[in-house]
Amino acid sequence: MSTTKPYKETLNLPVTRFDMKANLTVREPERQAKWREMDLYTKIRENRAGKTRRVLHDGPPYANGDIHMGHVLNKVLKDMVVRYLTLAGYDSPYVPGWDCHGLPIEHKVAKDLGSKIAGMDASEIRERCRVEALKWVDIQRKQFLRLGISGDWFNPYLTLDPRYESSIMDVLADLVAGGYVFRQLKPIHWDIHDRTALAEAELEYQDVTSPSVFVAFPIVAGVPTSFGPGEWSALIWTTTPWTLPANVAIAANEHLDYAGIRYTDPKTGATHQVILAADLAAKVMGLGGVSEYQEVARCKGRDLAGARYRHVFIDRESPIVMAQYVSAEDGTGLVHTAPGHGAEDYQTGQKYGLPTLSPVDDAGRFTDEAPAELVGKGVFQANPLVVEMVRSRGALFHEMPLHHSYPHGWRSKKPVIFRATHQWFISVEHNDLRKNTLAAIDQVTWLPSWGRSRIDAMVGNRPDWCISRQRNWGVPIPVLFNDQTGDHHLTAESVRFYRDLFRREGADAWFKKTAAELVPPDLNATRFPVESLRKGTDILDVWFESGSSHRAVLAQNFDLGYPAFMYLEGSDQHRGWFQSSILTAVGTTGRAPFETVLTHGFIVDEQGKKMAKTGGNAVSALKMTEQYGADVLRLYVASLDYADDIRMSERGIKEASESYRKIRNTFRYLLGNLEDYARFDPSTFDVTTLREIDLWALGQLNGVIRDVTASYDAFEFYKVYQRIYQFCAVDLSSFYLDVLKDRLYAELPDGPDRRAAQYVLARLHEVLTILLAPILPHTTDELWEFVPDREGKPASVHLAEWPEPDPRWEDATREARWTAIRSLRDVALTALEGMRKAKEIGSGQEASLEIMVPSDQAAGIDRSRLTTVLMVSEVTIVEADGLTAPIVKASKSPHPKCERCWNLRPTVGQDAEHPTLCDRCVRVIRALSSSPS
RNA sequence: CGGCCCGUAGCUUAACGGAAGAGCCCCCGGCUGAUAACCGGGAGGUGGCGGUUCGACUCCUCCCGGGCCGACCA
Repeated sequence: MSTTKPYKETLNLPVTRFDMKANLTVREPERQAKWREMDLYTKIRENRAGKTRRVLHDGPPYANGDIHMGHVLNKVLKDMVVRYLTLAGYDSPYVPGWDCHGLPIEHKVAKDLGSKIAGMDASEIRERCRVEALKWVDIQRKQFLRLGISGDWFNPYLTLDPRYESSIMDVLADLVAGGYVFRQLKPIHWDIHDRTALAEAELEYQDVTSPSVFVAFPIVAGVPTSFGPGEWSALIWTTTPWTLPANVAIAANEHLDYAGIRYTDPKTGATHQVILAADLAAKVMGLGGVSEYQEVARCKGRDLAGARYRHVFIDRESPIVMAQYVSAEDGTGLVHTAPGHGAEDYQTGQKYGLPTLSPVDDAGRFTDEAPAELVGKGVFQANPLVVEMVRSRGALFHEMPLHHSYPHGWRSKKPVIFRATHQWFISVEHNDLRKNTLAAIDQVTWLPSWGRSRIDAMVGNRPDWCISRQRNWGVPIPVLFNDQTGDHHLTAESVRFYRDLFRREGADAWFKKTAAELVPPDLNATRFPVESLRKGTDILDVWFESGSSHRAVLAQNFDLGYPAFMYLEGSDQHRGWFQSSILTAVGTTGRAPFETVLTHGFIVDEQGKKMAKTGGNAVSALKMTEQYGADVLRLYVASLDYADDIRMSERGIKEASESYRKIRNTFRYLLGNLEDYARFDPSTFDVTTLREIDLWALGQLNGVIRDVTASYDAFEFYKVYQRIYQFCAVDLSSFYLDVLKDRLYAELPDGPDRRAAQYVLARLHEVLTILLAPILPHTTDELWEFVPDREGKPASVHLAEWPEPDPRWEDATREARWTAIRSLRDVALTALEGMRKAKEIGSGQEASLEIMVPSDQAAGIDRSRLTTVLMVSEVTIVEADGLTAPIVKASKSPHPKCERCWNLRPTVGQDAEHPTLCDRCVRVIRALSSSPS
């Protein structure tokens, strides 16, 4: 070997097969296929068998539609939790699930069928719903898999699975046994044209003109004494006169002012006295054409509490009650209350124990419970009749048409009504369910902590839970009726009978079999003769279904264990799944089904506005995955504090993509210098060859491990991201790795100096790869294949063990020393920048530094390696008194540049054989040429 | 309208009531042996008006903007 060969050939420049270009769109699916081939999920399970269980129980997404960013956020967060727990040594199986029943699917199927649905029975419709749901399960599964979510994807839980349906019955049976389930009248939206119940989502609002009437109900008792003698009436306003027969109360707001008005009827000249909201008196009198009136007295709403009035055309006395929703916006501030015909009226009725009257049949005609004049009449036809009845009793203050928006059926396009029907409920008061649930809530860890007050308030205020729905696509409430007597049969024993039946045949059995075929063992044949037996047609609220998953998935069928370590969903689930789950769990097991509940915010757009589901400002999850790759999306999710709302934009994803490249490049650089480091063997490595800066770097890595682990333990992934990213950018890329270049490139390839550096690089690589594995499962697994071999290295990073800080590198004194060196470096860099600006130097190696250090700090500075660490030609230290901080003077180096290592050194030119090299390079070249290779 | 929550540089985020810091982006420069890289430098901020305090991003009142859930539309 001689100078004929360029010196560059003797350098150890980075070489690696690890591509700088991520090409995630191609590589990720390949890797996912590989995971499936090697059955990685099962391997992980085997690997963690016997370890402490920590189950994150999946909240089932609705099996309908392509996934959107909300799904990405939720599933990626779950995956990061599960992957971390697994790497940290827990047995953390993840069984994904889907919510398969419910209105949206049934609605979609109904729309597709159009008029053909009329001739179909429930089983046929259900079969189509099943196909629709399973179609989306399959599609969404593919989309979740594409995101790299690890789990038992081909053995998921589905709420339409017979096993699941059976477990729902098991929960229902326990609640029936506990006495929580009862049947009661409740008003629901009813389409009188289609004779069917409608859900909120099936309503369309259209403008109609209704007769609005002011009616004076004579008060018989309880008028405040300040109002003086004489007859007083409570003046109400309604746009649905036909509901007046069901009036059982008048509601006032306790805080509002009410006035007693004495007025003269402009037509008859008679004098009347009415009570109404003080602020509305003038307006109402004006509407009624009244010019002569005076306010006689005034009181607060609460002063009217307990007063009683007589119904205008029915022989009935009813109370004036207080309701917070009553306002002085419209009407009279006194609200006609018919619990059978309005949602709020119903609530008020429940509060005051009022009867729920609803003398209307399923075609919207008055039944014989209504006044004789109305029986058989349709409710809308009855409006003028009712008005006439009021007028004839002299109680009609005023009538006028009102144009307003009114709900219509989505299919019939006809106005719908509120009609009371029998519904099933779970009582939150029975057996102190509410109190017990609040106590159970207290035992749960809520993250963020305000989750507790949120759900606390919701459970504290919620009414009884209406669990029945008048639909086909769901799990039946398996009740049998005697058609003749109206008696019903629903017992713990009968429900358990159906539980066993459904386990064998699925809930379809209820729809396919006749009532006679569904007789449970405890049915009294005398009270329920077969010939008058009828099946109930209601199904369970889907929230009851998903709320039973703690039984259907945790306690039964999947061997996961009860309760779950964690539930993790969006903050809307405090009302939804968290609540339905804890209510059913407390009602059946007395405790919460989860130890920790983690909630995340909602995806909003760049301006912080709600993200529309389709079009507009929505960022497409599928398109972004396609374009940037799953790991970039995952890094983006990881970088955000999900406790708040998440501003999502393509720009943000682009920035995540930049960060991803920085991380990838840092790893690529590590690997570029490890290509010839065949075996990473910490046990035999001679640690005394490590230099000070290496020990410092390893100490920093310890700190990273500690901080990152703590952040993962708190599920604060954005802190993981920030810590690792800044470590890569600040500590490694711009400092340690930069300083290391000279040693890695120019020293003997297998000499102790370079090997020591490589040891650190290998350690950095291995540790950072594992630390990032929960966030970047594809990239880290690819990186894992490039890790230098070591004893017992697992086949995948996802089978690795979580790293721990190495106590050998802990040294607070050293860390302090390097902190000082780095601030000195900052000063030096500023000085170098000055020279660069003045065009005196380009690279820092072209400069010499004279550093003036305060005498008392001089001892703390390791001057031996400053030239290397500051990457300059030479460094002179001058001790100076009276300084508070170091001062750096930079000048152009007088030394020649070494042709091989490009450093400017005084030793260049001293060797005759290699006149263009520094002493170090001469030494290395000699060693290389004397070696056998 | 009610319950819960959020608002720090263009972006993502720090700061026991004690000097508003970091990274990215951007701009300027360097290197050309991490090169669809790498290194250095610079600019840039507490949504608003008040209050408590020696001192407020931090605590309080109100306002503005936004989110989730609920109620309203008689």
